[in-house]
Amino acid sequence: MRMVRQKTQIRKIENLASRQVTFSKRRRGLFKKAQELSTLCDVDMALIVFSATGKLFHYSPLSINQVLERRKLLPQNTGEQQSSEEIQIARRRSAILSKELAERTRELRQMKGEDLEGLDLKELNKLEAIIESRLAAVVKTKGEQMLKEIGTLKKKVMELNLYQSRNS
Amino acid sequence: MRMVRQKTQIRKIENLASRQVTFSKRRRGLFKKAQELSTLCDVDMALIVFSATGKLFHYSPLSINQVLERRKLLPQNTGEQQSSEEIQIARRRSAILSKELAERTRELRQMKGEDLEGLDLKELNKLEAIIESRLAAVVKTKGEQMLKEIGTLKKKVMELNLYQSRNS
DNA sequence: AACTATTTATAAGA
DNA sequence: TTCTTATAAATAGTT
Repeated sequence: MRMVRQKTQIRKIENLASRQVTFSKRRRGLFKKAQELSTLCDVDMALIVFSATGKLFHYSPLSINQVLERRKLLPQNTGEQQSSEEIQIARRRSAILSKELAERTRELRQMKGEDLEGLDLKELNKLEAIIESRLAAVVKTKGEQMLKEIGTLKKKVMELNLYQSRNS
Repeated sequence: MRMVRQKTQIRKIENLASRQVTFSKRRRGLFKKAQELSTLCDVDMALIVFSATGKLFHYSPLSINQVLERRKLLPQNTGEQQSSEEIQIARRRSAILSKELAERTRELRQMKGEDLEGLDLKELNKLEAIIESRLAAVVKTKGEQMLKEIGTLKKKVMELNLYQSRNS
C-alpha cells in the first residue's frame, strides 16, 4: 500500500475518529516539546490543554514551592507611582488573584474532614461574592484617585486664574 | 565545513548565546504547534512561557480577544508600556497567580470526590474573563470621563502657564 | 537572518 | 491503542 502523506491543512478535522487520533498524537508531541524547551533554555512555562470532553492536560515545571518562592521576590505595591493605567490594572488583578488564592488555600485546609454536602454551590456563591467585593474595591480606589487628581488640578487652575486677574 | 549535527541532549544549554537562539527558535516552533493542535482538533488551550528576563509569551485562543479589547480601552499609554519591566513583572505575577489559583481550585474539587478538573479550569477562565471584562468596563465607563476631565484641566493649566509667561 | 544536513514528528495504514 | 514507515516539519550547527 502506498502511504502518500499529504501536506496537512491546518483546519478543523471533521472526522471525529481522525480528530481524536490526531489530538492524542499531537498533544504528546506538544508536551514533549514544551518539556524540552523548558529544560534546554531553563525557562518557566505552563501548558494547559482541554480535550473536547473537558479533560485537562497540564504541564508546568514549576512546583508550588517554586511559585511561592518567586512571589516573595516580586515587588509589592511600594511608592514610586510612575504607574500607568495598565500597571494599575495589572496590580489590581494581581491583588484580586492573591486574595482569591489565599481564600482558596484557607478553604482547602478547613475542608479536611468536613461534611462536604452542598458546599459546591455555596462555594461558588462565595467566589462570586469575593470577586464582586474585590471589584468594588478596585472601582472605589480608582475613582478616589482620579477624583483626587481632578481636585488638585482644579485647585491649580483656580490659583492660576487668580494670578492672572491680579496681573491684568 | 561538515555539519554533523549531534542528537541533542535535553539538558540546560550552558552557553548563553546558544541558549537564547534555541529559545527563540523552539519557542516559535512550540507556539506554532500549539496553534495547529488548537485548530486541527478544535480544543481550548493556554500556553504561557516566561523568558529568563521575565518577558511573557502567551498563546490562548480563548482570551486573546479580551486581552486585545482591554488594551484598546486603555488611554494614553502608547510609548513605554511595551518595554516596561514593571508591567512585565506584574503580568508574570498575574499569570503565576492564575496558575496557582487553578491548582488550588482543582485540589478543592478533588477533595469533594469530584472529577471536574477540566470544568473547574474552564470555570476559572470564565471567571477571569468576567473580571477582565468588568474591569475594562469600569475603565471605560467610569474612568474615561474622569480621564477626559483630567486632560482638559491639564490643558487649561498649560494654557494659563503660557499666558503667565507671556505677561511676566 | 538564511541555509541545510540531520533529527524529530506525524499521517496513514496495519 | 500501539506499531510501522514514508514523508513532512523542526531545528542544530554553520555561514
